[in-house]
Amino acid sequence: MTVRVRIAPSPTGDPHVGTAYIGLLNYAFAKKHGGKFILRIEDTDQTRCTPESAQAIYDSLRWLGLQYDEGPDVGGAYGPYVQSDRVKAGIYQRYADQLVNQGDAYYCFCTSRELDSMKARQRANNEPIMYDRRHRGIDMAEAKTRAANGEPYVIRMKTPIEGEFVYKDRLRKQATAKAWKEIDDQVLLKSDGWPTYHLAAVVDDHLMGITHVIRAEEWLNSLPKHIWLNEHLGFTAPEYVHVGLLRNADKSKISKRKNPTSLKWYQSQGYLSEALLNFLALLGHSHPDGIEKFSLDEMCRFFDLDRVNVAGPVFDMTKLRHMQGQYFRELSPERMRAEVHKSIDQRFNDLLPLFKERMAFGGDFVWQSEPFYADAVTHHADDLVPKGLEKAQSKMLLENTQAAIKRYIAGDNAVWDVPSLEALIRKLLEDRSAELPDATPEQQAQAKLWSPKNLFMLLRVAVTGKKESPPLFDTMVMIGQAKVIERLGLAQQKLR
RNA sequence: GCUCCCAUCGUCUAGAGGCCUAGGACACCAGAUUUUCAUUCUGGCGACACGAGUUCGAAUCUCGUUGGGAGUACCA
Repeated sequence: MTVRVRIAPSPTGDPHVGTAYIGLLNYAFAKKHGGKFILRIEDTDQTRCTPESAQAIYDSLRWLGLQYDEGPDVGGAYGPYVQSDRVKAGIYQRYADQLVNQGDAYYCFCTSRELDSMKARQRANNEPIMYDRRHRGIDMAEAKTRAANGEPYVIRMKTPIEGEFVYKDRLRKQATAKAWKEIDDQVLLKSDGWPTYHLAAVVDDHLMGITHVIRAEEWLNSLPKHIWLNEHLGFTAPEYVHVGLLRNADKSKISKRKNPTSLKWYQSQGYLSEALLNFLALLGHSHPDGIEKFSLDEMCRFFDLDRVNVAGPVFDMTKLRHMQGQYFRELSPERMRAEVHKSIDQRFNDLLPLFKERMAFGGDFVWQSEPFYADAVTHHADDLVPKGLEKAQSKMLLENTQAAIKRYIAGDNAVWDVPSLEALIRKLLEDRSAELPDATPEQQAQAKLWSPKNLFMLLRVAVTGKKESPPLFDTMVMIGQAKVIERLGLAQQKLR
């Protein structure tokens, strides 16, 4: 039997580091056994999937060197490899109908409102939250008539009500056992006629000759449904293997709030794909001789699925960084040169538009952009005190602004771009300069300090060390939040 | 709430009943090299979650407790 494994990401958002992780495991397993590694795009959620995102997956996998033998943009004998194309071919509908005709699935006419109130009631009673199977016994002829009359419906699987589901995962000591009655009558075909993940994945894995499904443990709970589907569709089920989920430092499932998860991000930051891959390879798996640095090819030779850990490893950026350094310093002079060049170019391209209007010579860029490259800036105390202000007043303005920026960054969904920053600063000005009806003369005087004229110049000098610069907010964005905060602090020290 | 999964240094891991006073890597600390920094080298700190049981012997097997995670969608 030829090993055939797949990864089946959904093209929503940026390509995910978890996809790379599971991809690596599958790739290594396939290569180790002389099998095939396949990419399938699961875009059955019409509301969330985009073609750009699918393209980004192809690009990222190629960047990593996880080249698939079969897939949407490389073809293969089991295509199409994009589920939306397979929907159009009527593949899933056919199998859903088969189950209905066998009496293993049924039409359900519940509205989302109905389902919501069902859930609310169950939650209130501390009952398991699941579909109450109210349409399970629906008369087939009646159901078909209603459907034919245009009433929206879904197709649900008729899971057993008695007995137990038992499955032994090769990575787990004990078999998984679960009472069938706790397993939901899962929707297989949505009211838009498209399949859910469960139907689509099982059907495609069968049709594509997949022998082993190596996936993250978030799928473990739906395993009974998948095995059941295989059985009732008359398929020989692939072997399912569930590996641990990548985690944040707090052990929760890795998320972009707490970790960079976008493969595009790693690429743009200059991470070497070899380093990222090697780092990923060390999570949940290890070289039998304890070697920690190895190439993808080497990994494919020693990889052993039975040695994979099931506990979810914490994704530790610090160790990745170390690995990156190891690989980077070993780069050939040509490649190192190229990598450095890439970084310089990137920064340069971002910066150039800001200076476009204020240059007469190419050389102007060199001195004007200096604060954007420098680690720190030197402030002249005189420049930090706008005309008509006292030193202490300058300092107060800086302190308040720095605090406001810090608060903003600490909040959720803080975006560091020009509109947000401008909104933040303008709001600050507005709030502070607002005339209070019962303000004392001192308070009113304080409020007057908060003018754009005063604050903008002050910030410009604090952030760049110079009195002239590109537009303030563009400047702050490009210099970056960490340095902006640091320089605001340095300026305050200068005013002591 | 309900169901399932998991449990060795802060983190990634080695460890399949005696080779374990638990090994390696990252991080951290100290020292050496380096004009400085980085690199490199040396040393140090540091864990079998807890409690029973099985056994001559348990990190390794069993049970319980605790802790953590995931799932609970007409998302994947």
